[in-house]
Amino acid sequence: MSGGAPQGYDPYAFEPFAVTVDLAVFTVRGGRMHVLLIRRGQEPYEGSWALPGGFVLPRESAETAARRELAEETGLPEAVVAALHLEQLRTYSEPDRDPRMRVVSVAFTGLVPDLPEPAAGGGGDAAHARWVPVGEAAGLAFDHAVILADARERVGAKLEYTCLATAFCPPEFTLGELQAVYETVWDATVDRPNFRRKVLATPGFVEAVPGAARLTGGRGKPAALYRPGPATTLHPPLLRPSEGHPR
Amino acid sequence: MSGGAPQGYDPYAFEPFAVTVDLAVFTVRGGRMHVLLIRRGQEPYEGSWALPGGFVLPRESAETAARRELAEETGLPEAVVAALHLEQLRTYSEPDRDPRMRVVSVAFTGLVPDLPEPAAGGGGDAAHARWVPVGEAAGLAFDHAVILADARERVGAKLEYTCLATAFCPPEFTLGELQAVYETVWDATVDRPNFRRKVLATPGFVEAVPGAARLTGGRGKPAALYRPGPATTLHPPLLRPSEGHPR
DNA sequence: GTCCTTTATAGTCAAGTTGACTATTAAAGG
DNA sequence: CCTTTAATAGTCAACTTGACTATAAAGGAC
Repeated sequence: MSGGAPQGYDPYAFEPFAVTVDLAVFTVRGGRMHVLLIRRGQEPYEGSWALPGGFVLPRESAETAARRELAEETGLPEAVVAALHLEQLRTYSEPDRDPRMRVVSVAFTGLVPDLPEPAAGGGGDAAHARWVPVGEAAGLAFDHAVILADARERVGAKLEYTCLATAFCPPEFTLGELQAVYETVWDATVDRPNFRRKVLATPGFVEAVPGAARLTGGRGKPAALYRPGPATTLHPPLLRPSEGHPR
Repeated sequence: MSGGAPQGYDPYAFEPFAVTVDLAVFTVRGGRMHVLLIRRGQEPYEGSWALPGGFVLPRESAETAARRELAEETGLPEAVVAALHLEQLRTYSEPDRDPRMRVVSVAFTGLVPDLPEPAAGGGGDAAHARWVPVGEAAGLAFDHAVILADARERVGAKLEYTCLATAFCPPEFTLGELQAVYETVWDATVDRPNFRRKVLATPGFVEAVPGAARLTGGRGKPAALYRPGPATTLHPPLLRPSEGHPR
């Protein structure tokens, strides 16, 4: 606890640690889940892929540092970084997770819609950033593979009982696109009519775009467009198939 | 990210922070939820109640520090501390949360069964520790009121979709006791027959103690005894009433 | 244009789950 | 013995879910 120094100890006799943030930012592209990675330009792990992140500055909270580092390191547009759905995952504090020194890292999970050309275009360090399919993210620096796995699991679980899936979609989307998010994140197939029924029956999950707005992604009947609704949680939840809950 | 220093910056030019842990340890006593607090013996907030916790030592992870601090500060028996269900809540990193210096705190949630006389008996600092009904925990030091509120909400939510409630019960318990845990944590009433049906229908949630073991808490028909089963998650979940999910 | 393919959307139906109840059983206390 | 208390058994309708079938509206190939 802050200030909760052991009684009788000098509360100022603390060990100084470096505090960093790491971000697992996901998007769904072409039916596959991607994570935003940067190529490390210095030791240790020079040349390896790593999650974006960096040191928390003296007057910043971890949340503030996370957004700043993301903007600096990946060149994502300001608007995207500001609107990004960001959430604390957990803190990684194993003593030897960084070979140089004692570093405690607060990890975050971020969700963005598929971007035209995400990690490009930005200036400076952006050139080192890339969207990588999660299945191909091997050999990550530090304990970032663990963080990535934890983040994936958390996102999958959150889709079950929150309305978070819309964070992967553009401002207006079809139910087919929303279903694709679920199927991609869960790596499972979902029955389409049942999915529609569930989503539309959950008040505030999505709301229809009023104008007879429709959009065709190519072939097939045009789909109605929806926007994220005011609801944030799903009651009752939308449980993923398999995963050991025999029904 | 550990090591993910902004490209081009000196990775060693980090700001040293103090890193602490804070623990919100709960138990259920007499139909009320209690949290373990300590009375601060020094400034700041001298004399105030606070969550137990303290600095993470150079070679410790936050989890290790949490258990050590709990044992040191509260005098809970070693066996209890070792068996305690402990889980990261989140990390609090607002720059001014500690008036003395920059302190980043990793908060944990702990669950223990009702103990004969919890915070007493231990040596040293244990005298400063006490179980306090959560409703009466006012004027906590630092941002501990926020941490406590977050922890309560998390525990309530976890009861819905995990088998965690048994962590509040002794090794063998009746379904009535288990139901009381739910009712106390949720501050809601639960229909008894429906609760039994749900718990018994969830494979691995609880298992009957084989010997015709029965126990009477006093009046009434003796209840069968159960032990925690191997399951950890509840599929489908056991949703709390109210809370805006009209059924 | 006329098929054929593709995707969206509308239903149906049985099985499973839940919420609200009503018994019945087995103890303790007077 | 009768009342109180709590555990356990069972009922029933409403709701939800999983598995399907059917229809509608577009584009593409000929």
